Parts: sequence; C-alpha cells; structure tokens
Amino acid sequence: MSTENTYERIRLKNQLCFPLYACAKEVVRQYREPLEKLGLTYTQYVVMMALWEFGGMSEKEVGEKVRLDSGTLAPLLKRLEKQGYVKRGRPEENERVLFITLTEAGEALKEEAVNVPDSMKGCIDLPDEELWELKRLLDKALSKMRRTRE
Amino acid sequence: MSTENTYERIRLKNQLCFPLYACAKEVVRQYREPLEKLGLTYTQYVVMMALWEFGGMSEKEVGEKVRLDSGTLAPLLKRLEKQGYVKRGRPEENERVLFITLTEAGEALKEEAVNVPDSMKGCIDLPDEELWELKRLLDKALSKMRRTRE
DNA sequence: GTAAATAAAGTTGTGCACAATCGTTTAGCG
DNA sequence: CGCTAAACGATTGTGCACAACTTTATTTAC
Repeated sequence: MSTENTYERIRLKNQLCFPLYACAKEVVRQYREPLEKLGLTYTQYVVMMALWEFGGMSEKEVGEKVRLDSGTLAPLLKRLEKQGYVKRGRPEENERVLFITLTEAGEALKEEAVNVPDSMKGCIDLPDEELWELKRLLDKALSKMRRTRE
Repeated sequence: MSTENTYERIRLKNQLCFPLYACAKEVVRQYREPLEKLGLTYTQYVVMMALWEFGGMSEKEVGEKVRLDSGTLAPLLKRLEKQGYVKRGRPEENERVLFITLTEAGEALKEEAVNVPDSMKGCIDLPDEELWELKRLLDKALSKMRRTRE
C-alpha cells in the first residue's frame, strides 16, 4: 500500500516548510555582517528593535514581542547587559519580574541600526510587489499561530 | 539628522525578515511532535528526505541538497548513524569523501514518514491558494540565494 | 493569616547553525 | 617524482532555541 505517488509528499521539492526554513536561515546569516559592526547577533538585534520601539519592558513582554521564551532570553539579555546596551532590574513593587531598560549606549546604537536595513536590501531578490506579498502572507500566517505555550 | 520617520525602518512591524524568522521557528517547533515518534528532529527529517528521494550520497552532496555545512552535518550524521538510520563510510577510490547510505531501518522509516505531512496540515493556516503563492515566493527567493560560501 | 496555586525568571540538557581552523587525502603541475 | 594547491570532512567555539524543571515571589482561597 504505497504507490510511488505516496512518496511525492515527502519529496524535498514538494515541501513548503523547507524553503521557509532554509530562507530564514540564509537571511539570518546575511544579517551577520552588517550587525557585526554593532556587536549584535540577529536575535539580539530583534530584541533591541523591540526596546527601541516600545521602550523598557519586562522580560516576559520582550518575549511576547519577539516570540522567544525565557530559556533563550535570560542568557541573551545578560549578554546585552554585559555589552552595556541594556540594564536588568527588579522593580520593588514586584520582584518576580525582570525589567529591561535601554542604557544610553543602547539608545545611541539606534542611530547606527537605522542603516542596517539598507545593507540588507536585495538580500531577498524579488520585485517589490512580490516582497510585499511575501510579507503580507508571512504576517498573516504568523498572526494565526498561537502566541502562548498550549 | 534623524526625523521620527527614520526610525520607521527599524520598527518590528515594518520588517520582512522578522516574520520569516519567527514563522520558520514556529513551524519547526510544530514538527517536533509528529517527528518525535520517528525519533527525528526537523533537521534530521530534512536530511532523511534527501536520502529517501535521491539515495546514498556524500556528506557534501547532502549539504547541497539541504543547505547545511559540515559543521552541522558531521555531528548530525553521526547521530543518525547511532540511531541506525544511516551508515557512514569512506569509499576506497577516494577516502576524502564520506558516503552516506540508508540502512534497512532508515529505508523502512520512510513508510512512517509519509504520514508526517498530514499531521502538519493546517500548521500554516492560510487558504490553499495563498499557501501555493507563499511556496512559490519562497522557492523563488531561495533560488536566487547563493548556494556556496562566497 | 496561612496554604495552595499561579506567575515570572532562571537553569539544565540536547541539538542545531555557522564561522574559523585544522588534518588528511587527492589532484595538478613543474 | 615531488611539491603545492585544492577538496572534503572534522573540530572548536559561540550563540541561539526550546522542552522540562526548579526557584522565588506574589495571589488566591479558605
């Protein structure tokens, strides 16, 4: 009970998730060079974008913005603190939460970071219209995905 | 020289790569459960798909099919060998290359694997037409990305 | 007001992912 | 032939990524 056609489903060429996975890896890899000047990894850059845009917030809120859990964020935020870009502290009202704030250096880094998107232009080599459509589809797909652990 | 508009470029909502990265992570995470029964991670599953489709090949060729380098593949292939799914060996004609072949258990696993795509149906919750379009765009983008280290 | 439940981070363990480097084998070339 | 260069993997080091678990602090229930 397995005609040759059954196996079509597990051919690499017929996968949707494989190009998604491969493309994402490739893009993250290409961020490496422009981000190296800022001393950031791609994931750290994403966390910094959240802080630049929304200001200080708890680790939990950072995790919701960038879809990362404590296991990833805790050490990452320690590294960002060590680099002098953020400060970690427990508010007196509630010492469970770890509140993250930008330092002056972290705030200043924003001025460098605005040039990163230019360096990445052409990284995904599609006409503008298809780029927008790709973004629309990814945003739509992501919005349907659960935000909290089930 | 930085009007409020300058910062639009580094807002999370205006990124294309962030939903790509987040979406890929989420999808890989969702593969975990169906693949657990087969004893495979997502990356191992992708490597096995290449072997099921094309048969035995060198580590280098595996890397080209699935876009992974030796640093990732060497330990991954050792784990697959330890699990009994592949065999690693050096052909006498050329002892530089590591040739990977499926074992009987590895070949047999294909029969289980054909059910994985069904388990993943609905993982990306878009209408069929948009799923195809998403795949088309990702395949197109990926095809434009360099396959070898520059 | 205390015990149980919940919330938020941290820790541990496994497995990618990739740059950089190293070691061995083969190929090319004088 | 012998020497240099290239090919192919393996290793090392850093940093995600996440499940599972632990720790500490706060809420809720009684």
